[in-house]
Amino acid sequence: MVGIADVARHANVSASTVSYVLSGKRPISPETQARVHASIKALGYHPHAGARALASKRTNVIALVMPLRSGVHVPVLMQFVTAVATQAREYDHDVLLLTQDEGERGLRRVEGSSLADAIIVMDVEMKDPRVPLMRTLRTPCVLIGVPEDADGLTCVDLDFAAAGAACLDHLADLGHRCVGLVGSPRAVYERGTGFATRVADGVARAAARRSVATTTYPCEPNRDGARAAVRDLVEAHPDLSGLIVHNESVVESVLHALRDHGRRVPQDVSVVAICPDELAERLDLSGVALPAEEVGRRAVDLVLRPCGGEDPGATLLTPELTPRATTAGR
Amino acid sequence: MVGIADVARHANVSASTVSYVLSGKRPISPETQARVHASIKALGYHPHAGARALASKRTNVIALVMPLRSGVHVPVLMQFVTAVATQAREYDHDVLLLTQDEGERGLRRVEGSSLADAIIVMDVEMKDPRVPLMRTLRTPCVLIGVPEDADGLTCVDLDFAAAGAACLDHLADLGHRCVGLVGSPRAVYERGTGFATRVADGVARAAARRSVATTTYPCEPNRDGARAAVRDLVEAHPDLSGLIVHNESVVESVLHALRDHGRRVPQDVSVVAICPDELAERLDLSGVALPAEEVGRRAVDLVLRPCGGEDPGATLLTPELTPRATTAGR
DNA sequence: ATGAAAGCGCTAACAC
DNA sequence: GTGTTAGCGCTTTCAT
Repeated sequence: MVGIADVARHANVSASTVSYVLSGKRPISPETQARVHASIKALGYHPHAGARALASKRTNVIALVMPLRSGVHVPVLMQFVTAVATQAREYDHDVLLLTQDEGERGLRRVEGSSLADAIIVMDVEMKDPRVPLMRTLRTPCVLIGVPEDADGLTCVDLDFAAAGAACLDHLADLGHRCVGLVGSPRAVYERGTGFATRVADGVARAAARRSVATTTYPCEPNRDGARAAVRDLVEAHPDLSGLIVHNESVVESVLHALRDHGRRVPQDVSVVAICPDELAERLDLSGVALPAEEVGRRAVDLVLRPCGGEDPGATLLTPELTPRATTAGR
Repeated sequence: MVGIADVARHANVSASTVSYVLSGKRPISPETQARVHASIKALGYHPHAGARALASKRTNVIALVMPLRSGVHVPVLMQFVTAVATQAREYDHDVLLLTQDEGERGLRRVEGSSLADAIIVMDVEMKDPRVPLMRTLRTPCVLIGVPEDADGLTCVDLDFAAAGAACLDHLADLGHRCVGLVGSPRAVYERGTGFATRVADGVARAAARRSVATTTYPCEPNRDGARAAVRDLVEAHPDLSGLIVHNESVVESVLHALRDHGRRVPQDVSVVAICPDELAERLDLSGVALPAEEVGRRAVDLVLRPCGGEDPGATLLTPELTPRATTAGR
């Protein structure tokens, strides 16, 4: 194995100089730098990660806690993961993947064994049992998702309330006065999953502001759920002309169900969705995308950036609504 | 920070004894063991991963190289990843996630910096540029997928040839004599992706054995591709009564296209697919599943198990065909 | 601008 | 069955 001493000898400098060339923590003459770099390349030197971690108390690793059986759409999850992994490399860090099933033990292990310099926890729920622990960790933490009490914690997520409001505003701008929200399964609301209730709140508040009538309809993630939702909403509200769908599993079925009820989209009913890009594009759907890449990148930035004592609190990304073929004025 | 010396003092033993209690590498009296374990718990001791790696030359980490823009269905990819992460914990290992875009540099980095004890590379193609490098690595490697020349490499995958054969045999058993294979996009064959050509070979060989006529039809991953495939196959082979679909993006469209051509499934045409479980179940499709969990678990076992000098070569998992609603006798 | 040397916290000989 | 001790390969004072 080629070590720092070998490089030092080869470049005719001391080991510390090699180290400083690598870390940039003190000025080194250009000539020396060049020689050291040449030797590093010539010998194919890579610093030993363990030794470095031991001496410097930094691992150059970010731990990422991934949900196992997620309520989140799997491709979106994957986008988070790859965005985090990719962005981590920009900071010369690697990603250690933990699974949610280790729960708080996993977090303790990371901190206790000095496995990582920072932790990113995905899919944090409103009353997440890991939140109290995260608050006490010395290791910097950022949460993807916003718990009920986010005090003292750094969080990133799409601003779901604003996303709901954006959808409603879009429909209101188009002249719709009676709008339905096809939401997540009832269990998701009861579990207190943040994004579901926040979207509903955002829609409700915007509706009040714009004097639009709204109904929220929890919807099971299958065709029958979608059919029931459309049937009940259409029957109960004959003047319903707008639909916000926040449930990626049923958007397609909702569109079919509307047609089955003789409602053309967008002539009779406009539909906006809050769902992954790919889905919206495939169905040519107006809607707000889940900016998974952006969230992942921001999470890494937040957790690694030497933020100057500032408590960044919750970073809520502004939703972007893209109008496509499923919305029209009336 | 609580270190091994603190535990030793607390338990009235030497540091090495604590170390040996943890590693089990030498016999320790039950009383001492108990005392040490008690102290560990009392002090909340976790060994420092870097220090351990430095002293022992083992990191307790597996590197997993994940494809970014994979030809593989994303949920399946995710199943691999979680299976690997979960199984790794069984061996008290963690998973370091690398992305394919680092290519060979990533592998060199893992080895050079002693980041991991073993490497698992997903989605290896027939002529994968990383294969030669992997062959020279000192770090144990296992590939998910089987390259053209797998000599000296440990691989795991579904036995795609056998999967193709199983599909054909199933149809032959049901009395079908003329069968079409709706395959991957032409580009996938040309790129030399292993599973695509292996399925085609497996089907062809089984067909020869069973005296069944077959045609392979490369198919673009969209509705039009599926329509073209069905149209051409049905027109060219009026007596076609079985279809093998190995292209998860089009299974659904193929079923629709068959109905559009007046062919009922399974009364007129039987359909078997090689695709992810969830899809097959959702469509109540007869077919062979991609055993992602099993493959991930096996990969970890292979790479971590102290295999006694034996070169395990390629581990090809036996396909399991589940008959469902889309196949019938004629 | 550079070197020398003292650890970082642990493991694994080598002792007994 | 247990203790002593010499590193593992690097970073970072402290010198100059």
